[in-house]
Amino acid sequence: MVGFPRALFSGPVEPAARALIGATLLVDGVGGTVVETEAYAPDDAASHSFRGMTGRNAAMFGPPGHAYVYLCYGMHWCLNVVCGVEGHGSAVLIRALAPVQGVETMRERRGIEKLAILCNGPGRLCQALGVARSHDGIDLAAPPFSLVLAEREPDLLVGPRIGITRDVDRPWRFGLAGSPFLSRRF
DNA sequence: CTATAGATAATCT
DNA sequence: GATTATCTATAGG
Repeated sequence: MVGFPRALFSGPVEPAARALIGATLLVDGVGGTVVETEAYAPDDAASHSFRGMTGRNAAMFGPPGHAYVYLCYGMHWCLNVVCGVEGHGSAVLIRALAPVQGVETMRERRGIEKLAILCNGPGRLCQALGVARSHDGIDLAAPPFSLVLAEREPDLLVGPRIGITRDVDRPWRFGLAGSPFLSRRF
């Protein structure tokens, strides 16, 4: 497997969310292995794109393979990978990473020592990787980003998504089986 | 271990 | 004015 998986992100969002488990995500050389994702689609009441395009979610309707970054609860940035055809409005939320590269940098940004809680949540991983508004809408195939899929699909956990109030029962949360870096147990 | 509240501000109605 | 794809600290079993 060589090159950025543009074709994968141009297709349906659920397979893309599954394929991202085990991928390596770096920002300026800092990051690790993706161990938890969630899928969001335009016909999905829990999705930001459900009610059409607004100022905040414009990147979600942009080209696939780009980032959609937004602030939630007034203090946490969250990182998504835009999927589907441009203008469609689907994305994969990156919920947790296993820290691999630049661990000391991540520790400094987070202000903690414990590896297990460095990147195990969407807000936490953005703080650890330094992701914020400036990354909204940019291409994940180009610097400062680096995204490489796993060679083989690992064993996956599947469950309902976290922190939403509508379409609560869709089994669109995916995790790496046995990982100690998940944001919550399945 | 689980449960709960409070922080905090952009975005949308 | 209400809502929110969260995190942390603290209290209780």
